[in-house]
Amino acid sequence: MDEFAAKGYKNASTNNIVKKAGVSKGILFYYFKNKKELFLFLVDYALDFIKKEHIDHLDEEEPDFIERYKKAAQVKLTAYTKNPHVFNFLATVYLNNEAELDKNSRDKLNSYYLESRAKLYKNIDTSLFREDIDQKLIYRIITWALEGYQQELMAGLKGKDMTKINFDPYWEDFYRFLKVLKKLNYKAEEE
Amino acid sequence: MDEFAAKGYKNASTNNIVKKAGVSKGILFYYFKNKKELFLFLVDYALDFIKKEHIDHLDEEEPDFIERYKKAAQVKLTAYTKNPHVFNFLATVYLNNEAELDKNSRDKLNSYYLESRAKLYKNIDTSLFREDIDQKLIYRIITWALEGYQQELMAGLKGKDMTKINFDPYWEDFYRFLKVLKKLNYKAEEE
Amino acid sequence: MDEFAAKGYKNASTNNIVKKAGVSKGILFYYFKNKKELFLFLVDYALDFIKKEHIDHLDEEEPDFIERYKKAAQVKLTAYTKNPHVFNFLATVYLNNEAELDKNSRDKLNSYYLESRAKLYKNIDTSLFREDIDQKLIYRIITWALEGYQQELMAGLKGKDMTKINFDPYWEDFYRFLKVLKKLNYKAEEE
Amino acid sequence: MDEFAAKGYKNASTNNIVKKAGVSKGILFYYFKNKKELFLFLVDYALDFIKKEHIDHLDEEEPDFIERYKKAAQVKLTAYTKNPHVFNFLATVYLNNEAELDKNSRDKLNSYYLESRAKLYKNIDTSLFREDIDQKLIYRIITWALEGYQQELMAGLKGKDMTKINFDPYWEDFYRFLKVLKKLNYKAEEE
DNA sequence: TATGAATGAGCCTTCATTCAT
DNA sequence: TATGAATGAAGGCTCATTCAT
Repeated sequence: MDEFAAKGYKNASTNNIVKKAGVSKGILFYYFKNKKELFLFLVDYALDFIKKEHIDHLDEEEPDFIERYKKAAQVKLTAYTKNPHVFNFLATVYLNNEAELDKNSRDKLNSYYLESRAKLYKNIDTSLFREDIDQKLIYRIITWALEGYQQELMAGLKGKDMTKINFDPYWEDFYRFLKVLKKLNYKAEEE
Repeated sequence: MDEFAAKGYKNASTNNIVKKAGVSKGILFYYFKNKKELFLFLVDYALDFIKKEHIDHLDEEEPDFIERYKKAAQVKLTAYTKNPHVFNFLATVYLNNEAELDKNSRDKLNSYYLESRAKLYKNIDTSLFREDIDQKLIYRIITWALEGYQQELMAGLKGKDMTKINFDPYWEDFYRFLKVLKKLNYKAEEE
Repeated sequence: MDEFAAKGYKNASTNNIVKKAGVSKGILFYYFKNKKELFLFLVDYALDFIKKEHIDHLDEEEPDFIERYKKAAQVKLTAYTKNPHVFNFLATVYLNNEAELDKNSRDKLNSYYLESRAKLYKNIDTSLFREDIDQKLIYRIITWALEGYQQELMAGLKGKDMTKINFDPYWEDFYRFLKVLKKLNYKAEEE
Repeated sequence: MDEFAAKGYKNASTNNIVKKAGVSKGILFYYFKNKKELFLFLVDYALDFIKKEHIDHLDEEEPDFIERYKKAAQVKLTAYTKNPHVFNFLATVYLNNEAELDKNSRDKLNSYYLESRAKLYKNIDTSLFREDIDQKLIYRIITWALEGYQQELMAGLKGKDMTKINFDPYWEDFYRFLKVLKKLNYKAEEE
């Protein structure tokens, strides 16, 4: 996953992969018919991991959108520390829109994406949102803010060993940020 | 730029490049020592284009942040229609985080990025922002919203011929969006 | 033998061999140091089979050349139906002139070839041949005709299951052919 | 052709081919898309050579079968000394029944084979053959004898430099052989 | 004896780069 | 300046052979 994430499908070198994995060239092609099959296996594996470790833990009951997102972020961090490669890998696969993805993987990727979206957006109590602005737009603005925050955070953490970080101050800052988001987008009584 | 944008540095084929350019293989390596030098030249060229056609036209006088961003968007579209390849090219270079970028290009890329940021953020009249929220955070939230909006728009336009589009309805929607941003993040009197 | 006969030495795959044989890869190389040794063993085995089942049954007493050949053909068919692979295998080994044959196998192959020739040609009553033609040449012409006939027959039978064929009509045609050969090459009184 | 003739399509090594040809690996694949295309080109080239240098020179007018064959043999030797590889190459391609032959080559191979057969067998004056034996069989026996003779000759010449041989004694022996064939298979008056 | 996972040399092919013209 | 044929290192993959169990 490391190699594919770093260089994309085509430029990933099986030579490097076996070197990093500490195995021989032969055994790679003993288990996987070719480079593509290895790649698709990894995509499948990564999707399964994310389903089990992330999507299945999302709380669909929470009616408050921002609260729900908060819990989702906590779940995600747990999964991330378990296997950070998986997220990096899938993100680059998705962003590069790798042409090698077959229908199967593409469908699975889409269905998981839709499922996680549904779990984040379904049955939200929109009566919490302020009423002077189109509600669809409020969703988008909150989401953009959350994603922007997330990206900025990730960029700052890049290259650090995630297993050795004390996340407490990060969480505190995040919670403060969520309060601001509520102040901006929720009804005043919410305060 | 087309070839590099479409396939990234390594997968770009010099064969395709000379074919598209209608020149011989020999002449490519007569003018450019190697593929990397060609790539770096193009990055340099693209950055110069963006400087001249975009950054230099940004209005630093406008004190209202959102108004300034609005003008910047108009300037950007003008540059984009002049040479869309440049933007595509630089965007993929930046997103793929191409390893071939040398210190020079990276510095120039950064300095232009900083310059355009400065022109967007310097001397903003922050007294327009609502006062119950940290001003730095307001900046970020507005920026994230603007970028999220932009990305969504780009994704929707992907594959279309930009020269044949009537942008008027897009602008109208954008202006409505900017008004909402103001309502959320500016002082109430602003309305 | 099947695999070697079908694809020649080099293209024969040890993977296929163990699969067809229903044994593991390890055990093949436990009993045979390498592919070549297996091949040479099979050549040796096949030669022994042909010695015991064919050459040793040739009738050296029959003085009439064509009659002797006729009996030899009957003996050959018997051996062939016992193990057709052996003949296919040796034939392709011989025709492909496999470079892997070592001196041993080559000598054995030659000595068996010479032995069977001797048993076919020794102590023939050449007084039966017509006298207006060189006797050595008569031998050769008869042999070429017999071999040509044989090859044509084999080509026609290719792909058919030899165990399910009724050979009677084939034998009848063959006997008619032998009579013609005699008419052409033997003294007139022979008729 | 040398390499393909010696080892068959699959075992022929492009490494050896470029080594023997004294060119680089790259240039082989610059002119031929892949190994198969090189092979098919050679087949095509060889067939064209044989058409121009052999088939087109066959004399269809000669009514006497053996005389016609005699002339054909002379034509063949001329072509053979011009380029012996071609015959070796095509012979192994045909005998190994190379699976890589595409429909085109296979059709061409067949049509040339049929054409040369036609030129040898059409409009033969069969009234020259003896009448006490089936005429179809006479054809076959004569052909088998001619082919047997040819093979024996080739086997004896193997490895020798064909360009330095004085063929006169070989031709004399061949002509004697043809006379014998006539004595055996033609009407007595023929003498 | 028997297994099958593991190895690495060698295969065909691609492609940035060089060079004779 | 300009061409495109020629080069060779590196890529993905195969397969006889080895080795731990």
